[in-house]
Amino acid sequence: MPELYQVYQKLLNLHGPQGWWPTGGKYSGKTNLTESDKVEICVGAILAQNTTWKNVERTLSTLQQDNMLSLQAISKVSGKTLSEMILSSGYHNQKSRKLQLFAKHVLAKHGTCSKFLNQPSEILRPELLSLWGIGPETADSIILYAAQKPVFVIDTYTRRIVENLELVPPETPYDLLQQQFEQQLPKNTHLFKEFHALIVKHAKVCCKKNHVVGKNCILSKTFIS
DNA sequence: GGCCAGGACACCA
DNA sequence: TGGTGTCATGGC
Repeated sequence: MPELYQVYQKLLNLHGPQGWWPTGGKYSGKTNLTESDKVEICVGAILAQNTTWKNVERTLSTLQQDNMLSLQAISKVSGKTLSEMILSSGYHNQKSRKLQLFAKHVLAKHGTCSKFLNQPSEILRPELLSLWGIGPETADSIILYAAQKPVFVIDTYTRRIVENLELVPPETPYDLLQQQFEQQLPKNTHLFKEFHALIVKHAKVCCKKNHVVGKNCILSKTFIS
């Protein structure tokens, strides 16, 4: 996929810098994240599973107001209470359990989110994947945006766009797709963050489910030619 | 009222 | 091991 960098540049020209982690550009350009920032990104990554970001923002705001955005608070509160607090993100019963398992694991094994995330991604990724409720996309979102290490996040939109462009065969496995991105692009955390954000931004505008390119989609096969 | 959203896991043949 | 079902609220 030698065209991937071209795709990145075209999307950047089209939409401009996105400045994710996406809570209103809060972390835009910010590289020295606090412990609290990192917890918020991890919680957001879990809450965002199969859910619109608007719903996640609402939930994060609720958790923030109630001083619940810490590993200690999440691990101490009852599952039922936490579940009610994250209702608007959907799948609240499952996500409540996921958040508590994550918080308890990090506290017990590492003490802080920062220490946990400070591990090399070769150790961090399998450790994240070993936790119930954290799959490849959630793990990689946490590694890229909270740990700020260069792994490429493959989400529904990323897959949809590269399939639209016919850069990969349909149903290419996650790890292979990720490998393609990481081999074709400079291994740069900022670039990976921006490219992923730009893909989401662009796909929301013009790409429908089932890989149908919307009529106004610039990101078609002719896009990179 | 149906479709879809920045997934992940359980279950079954 | 691959296909299917389940989890669930909220916007359009």
